[in-house]
Amino acid sequence: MNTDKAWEILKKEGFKKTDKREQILNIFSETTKYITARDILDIMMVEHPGMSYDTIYRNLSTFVELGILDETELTGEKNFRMHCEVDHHHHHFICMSCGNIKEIHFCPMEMLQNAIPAYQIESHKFEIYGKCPECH
Amino acid sequence: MNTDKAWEILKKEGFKKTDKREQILNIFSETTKYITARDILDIMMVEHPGMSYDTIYRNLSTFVELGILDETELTGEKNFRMHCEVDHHHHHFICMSCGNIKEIHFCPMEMLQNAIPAYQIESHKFEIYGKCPECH
DNA sequence: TTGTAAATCGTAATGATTATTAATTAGAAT
DNA sequence: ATTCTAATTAATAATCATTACGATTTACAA
Repeated sequence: MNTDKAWEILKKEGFKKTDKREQILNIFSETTKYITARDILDIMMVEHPGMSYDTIYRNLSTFVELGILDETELTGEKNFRMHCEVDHHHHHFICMSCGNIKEIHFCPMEMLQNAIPAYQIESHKFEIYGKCPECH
Repeated sequence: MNTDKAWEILKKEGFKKTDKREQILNIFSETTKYITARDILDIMMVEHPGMSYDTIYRNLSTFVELGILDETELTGEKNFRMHCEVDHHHHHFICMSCGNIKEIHFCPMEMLQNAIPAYQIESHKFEIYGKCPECH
């Protein structure tokens, strides 16, 4: 996976190309897992000991707003994952041991299109948690 | 809604009947919303100014473990809701304005029973977010 | 090359949650 | 009813993720 789509979005929205952003995006492009802000920090600290918390969190939230990253809450922490390369809506099985994910190409909202017309639906979450074949 | 079922569970598991637990359960029995630990604190502080954070959090987590409360993360905070009176599995539409919920009597897992046999499923989450008829 | 808004650094603040220890209390046993 | 004991609570303080802020640096357009 590469980061072209992400840069395309960033450029279009007027964000600058910086080392830190590049590294963060590279980390995401090299994994299929959901990872935490802390994970990013740990990895980046190796090359940039003077890394600022602010830089990580600010960029992660920018990326989420722009649809570059997916965000979810697992065990009390926010977890992120590359999303912008995705070209079709889907959900995830998330392994609680290793963090790996499996895409689930089924969306329950299809079944509920007209089930609650009086309610204004803004978003939804469908996630399955457990252990992947390698972990159990 | 009453709290009998909750006390039944607590007693069976050897937990004692205390004022604080009773008040917490009463608060939940009187609302259908998901509320935060902070909400509970604010309400209880009126009658018990010397209320301890610990008491709230410890009891909430006990209640969740025993299946008395439902827990979910909304806007970065844990939210809780009475669950033990529920006699059938279901999901929720949650109003992001007023916090009220609507039960959704449809579970996507039924469709996925045998979809990913190699994966050990431990739990799942399906929630719909938006605005209820009163709020939009 | 230079000007300027954007981004980052370094650090501190915040806010929710968890931990600690001493005092209190519910419920069982006497 | 009284005593005993383990569970529970109070009153902090600590922790952890996240956010905020002033000072400095940097990307990039003119």
